[in-house]
Amino acid sequence: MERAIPDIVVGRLPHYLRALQHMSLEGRRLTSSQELSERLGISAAQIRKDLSLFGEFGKQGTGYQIDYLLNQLRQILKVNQIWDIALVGAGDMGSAIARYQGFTDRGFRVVMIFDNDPSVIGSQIGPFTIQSTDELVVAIQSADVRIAMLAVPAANAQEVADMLVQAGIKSILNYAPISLNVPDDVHVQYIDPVIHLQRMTYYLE
Amino acid sequence: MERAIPDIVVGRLPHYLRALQHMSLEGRRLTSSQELSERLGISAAQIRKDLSLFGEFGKQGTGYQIDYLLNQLRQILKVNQIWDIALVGAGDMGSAIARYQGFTDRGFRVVMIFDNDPSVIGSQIGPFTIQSTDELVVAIQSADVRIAMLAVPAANAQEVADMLVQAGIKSILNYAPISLNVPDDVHVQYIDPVIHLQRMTYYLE
DNA sequence: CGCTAATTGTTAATGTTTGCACAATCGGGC
DNA sequence: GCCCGATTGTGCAAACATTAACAATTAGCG
Repeated sequence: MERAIPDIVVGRLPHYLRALQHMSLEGRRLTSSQELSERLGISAAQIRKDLSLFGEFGKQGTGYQIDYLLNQLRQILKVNQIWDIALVGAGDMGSAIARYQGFTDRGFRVVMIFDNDPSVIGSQIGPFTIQSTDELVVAIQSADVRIAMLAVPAANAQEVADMLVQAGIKSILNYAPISLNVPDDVHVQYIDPVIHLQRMTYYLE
Repeated sequence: MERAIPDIVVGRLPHYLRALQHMSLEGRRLTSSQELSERLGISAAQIRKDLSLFGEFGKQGTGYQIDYLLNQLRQILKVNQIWDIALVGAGDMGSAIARYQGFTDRGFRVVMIFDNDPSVIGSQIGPFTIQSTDELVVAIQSADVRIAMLAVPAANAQEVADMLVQAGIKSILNYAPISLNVPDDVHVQYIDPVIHLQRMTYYLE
C-alpha cells in the first residue's frame, strides 16, 4: 500500500469491478482468481497479484467473497460514492451519452450539459437544460464538479479542454479524435472508435 | 519485419496515423519523432523504434515526410482501403454511431444496421434501413463483411456476438459493458466509458 | 479427526518494454 | 567544399510486467 501502484494495475481494477458486479447481480457469493481469469482473459496469477497490492481479500481454499471484494474495489477506485459529471457537446454523441442509463450504478451521473450552438441551448435532454458554453466555467466551479466528458468536434476540443481546466476539472473523458494538451495534474482518457478499429484491421487479411 | 510485432506497438500505430493525418490537413510537409512525441505524449525514442520495426521511413537531420509516412502507416494498418462495417443496435448509442461522420476518411464505413426491436425495424437512419437481427447472419455473410460494432444492451451482447461469429465476423468493437467470449481468431476491442472514468477517479481525492 | 482438493499470497525466474546514448548522415549556410 | 545543428535508427542497459511454482491454509467429507 505504501509503494505507488502501477498505472497498468489501476487500469485493470475497473474490469475486476465490472465482472464482480455482474456476478453479484447473478446472485453469486464466491468467486476465485481462476474464474475471474476465464471471464476477463487475464491470468489468475496476475489478478491475485494485482489485488494483493491493496490487501489480502481472499481466503485459501475458498476464493473471494464477491460482495466484500466488490466493496473493497469500490473504495480503492473511490466509486463508493456518486461523482457528478459535466458533459460538453449535445450533438448525436453527446445526446446519446446524456441518455445512457449505465452510469449511475457504477458511480457516476451527468449533472450538466453544455453546447455552443444557439439552436440547441435551452432545450432539454431528459431532465437537463442545455446551457451555453459561455456559462461553463462558472457553472462547473460553483457546482464543484471535477470530471467532464468532452463530445464536441475535434476542431473545438482543445479550446473546450482549456475552459474545463480553468474551471477546475481534474479528469476528462475525451470523445473527440484528437490529443489534448493539459496540465500534469489533469487526467485525460480517450475514446475514439476508429483507433480501436484500425488496431484490429492490422490483423485482418 | 520478420518477427511478430508486439501488440502494444500495433496499438500505438493508429495514434501516429491520426496525428499525421491532422498535420497533413494543416498543410505540413515534414515532422520529427520529437514533434510527434510532444503531440502524443509518447517518447521520441519509442516512436522511432516502433516505426523502425516496419522499415526506415525517415531521414537523418530532416525527419519524416508526413504524406509518405502517412501512406506507409495506412498500408501497415490496412486502412489504405475502406472497410465495411455492420452495426448491431439502433438505440441511442447505435444511432449516434450510425450518424458519425468521422469514419470514412479513416478507412471505415457503416453499411448495415440491425436491431431486434420490431418498432424500429424498417425505419431509416440516414441512408440505411434498420434490418431485423433475424437477417443478420445471412446479410453479413452475403455482403462479406468482416467487422462489426456492437451497441446493444449488455444482456444481449453475448448472444449477438455468437451470431456475428457465425456470420464470419473477425473483428468486433463492443460498446456493451461486458466481456465477450469468442474464438481465438476473432478480435474484440472494448469501449466502456465507465471503465475509463473509474480509472481516473482512482487519482482524485 | 485426518485426508483431499481447492485456492490464496508471494517469491523467484522469465519475458517484455522503455529509455539512453551515440554513430551515421543529412541539408543549409557561408 | 566544409562545418554545424538536427535528427534518425539501433545496441545495450535498465525498468517494468508477467508467469510459474509452491508453502500455507481452508472447507468439506468420510
